[in-house]
Amino acid sequence: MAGRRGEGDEVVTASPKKTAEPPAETVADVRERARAIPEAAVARLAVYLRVLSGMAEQGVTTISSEELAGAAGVNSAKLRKDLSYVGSYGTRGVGYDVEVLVSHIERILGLTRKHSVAVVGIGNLGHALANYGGFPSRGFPVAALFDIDPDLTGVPVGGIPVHHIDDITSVCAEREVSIGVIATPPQAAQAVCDRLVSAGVQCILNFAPVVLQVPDYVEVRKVDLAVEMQILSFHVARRADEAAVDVVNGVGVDGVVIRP
Amino acid sequence: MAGRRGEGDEVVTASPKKTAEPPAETVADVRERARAIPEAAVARLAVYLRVLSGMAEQGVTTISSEELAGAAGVNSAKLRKDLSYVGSYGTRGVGYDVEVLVSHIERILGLTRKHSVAVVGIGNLGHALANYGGFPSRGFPVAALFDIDPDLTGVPVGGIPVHHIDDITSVCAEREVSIGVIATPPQAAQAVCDRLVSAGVQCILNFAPVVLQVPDYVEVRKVDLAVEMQILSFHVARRADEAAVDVVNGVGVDGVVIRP
DNA sequence: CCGACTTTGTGCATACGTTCACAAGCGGTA
DNA sequence: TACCGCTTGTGAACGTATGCACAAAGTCGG
Repeated sequence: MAGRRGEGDEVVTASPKKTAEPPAETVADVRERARAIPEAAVARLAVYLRVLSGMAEQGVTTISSEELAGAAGVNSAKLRKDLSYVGSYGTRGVGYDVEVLVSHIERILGLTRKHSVAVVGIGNLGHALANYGGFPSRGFPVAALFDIDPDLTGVPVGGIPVHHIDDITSVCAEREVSIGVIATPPQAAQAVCDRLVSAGVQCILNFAPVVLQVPDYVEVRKVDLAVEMQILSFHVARRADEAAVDVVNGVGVDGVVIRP
Repeated sequence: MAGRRGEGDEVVTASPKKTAEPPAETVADVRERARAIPEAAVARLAVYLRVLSGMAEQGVTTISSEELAGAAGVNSAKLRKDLSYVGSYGTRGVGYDVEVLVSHIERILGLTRKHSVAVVGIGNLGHALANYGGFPSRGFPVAALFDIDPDLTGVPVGGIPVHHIDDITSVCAEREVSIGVIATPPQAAQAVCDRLVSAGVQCILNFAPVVLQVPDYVEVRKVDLAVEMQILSFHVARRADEAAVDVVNGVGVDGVVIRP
């Protein structure tokens, strides 16, 4: 991983010598590069993509790393490094062509394909997700909804029919679901997850406050509101402690314990 | 940051020599330790806390790092290191006392205080958040709801009255709101954020798909569904590419370009 | 056509986080 | 009391991510 300058490697690409002019991008190159992108960079790429889309809508055609970095809230060197994972599509002295960059990031993120989504658990959150317009418009059509409550099945939510969870395997297969969203109560989450996995879903977005156990080949992302709140709480407390120490430093301390 | 063994430092603690027996934890110690906890570890501590609470409810009184790590989905060395940031509250040869650990983690995360929450934007997501029971029960009472739509103000949601966003400063001050949740459309998010900040809120949880610009002293966490989906999409694509390369390796390739 | 200026792409140094491996410490047992 | 086995707590090695700083590479004006 340390050294991958474009030189002595690329051994695999043997065969005839017809394309001998520029580097010429092979599918192996793309694969190799995609493998090497750090997860943190992937998350940022998604952010850049959104910023760039906004720029494009406003008629901006070219943008420098400095500008884009500012809009995305990161340092420009990091941004350039992130973009270099995607490939070298900038023009020195000028910047990046917005459209070009958008299409290359979309390609790397796999957004050239549609990814059908299934949402399991039609409670408050499930409703919100089903009605959320941001998914379909960005290439993630919600293809199916599931719940365990028979009273809910059949009645469409946000225009999408609700199936009983027992039908998850057949419906997921039929609709080619590639991403499963778990919006159930915590008690049900692991069971739902197991069903999704056995239905062939390999990517899961989990809103339930539990740690899901899955096989290695399944990718899980979790969105945990309680954890987010507690992280914020930690920062509130840290600030308060700092303030307390500041105050106290002007007064003199010693064995003062913990917290009143 | 490298060396902070419990030995030659701790210079500040001068004054009388009354508590001269054990190390005796000073408020400065706690502050210092809290400062040193990596963000990633804080997030995991919140997860451990939830697992431990579950354990406690099931009557478990003692747990080893191995067991807890398994339940939390991390490696046990990492778990022990994370817990060591909190302090040394385990017993060698035995494990950790669940109750003790819970209370210490709660203290570090600042959960001994209530943190009032304000939710801005009463759309699908705002409704879901207002009705979500997980917040109040974990020490994060939703103290206020805000929206810009006059038709919504006054009508309670989930038992909580909705205020007009123009009243945000006074209401936040009165209710001592310490955490603001932004659940508005993206166009409104920055303006809402600015208002929250000028109302004195220093911690923000942002659900809107925009990069918020805030002063340094404000802590922002973002929950971005589109980004999460795109990260998953990336993994789908990566898998597909790997499969493609595998297939193709059995056939022989060269200058094959990008993607059909 | 050339030289000055701008901005990218990246080698290198640093900081951070993770993992390993083991000594220190504790409870149980004889 | 002395030993033994188990589990913690942590130094040290490793790997990954971040940020700096600059050469390379392009544009633009003259």
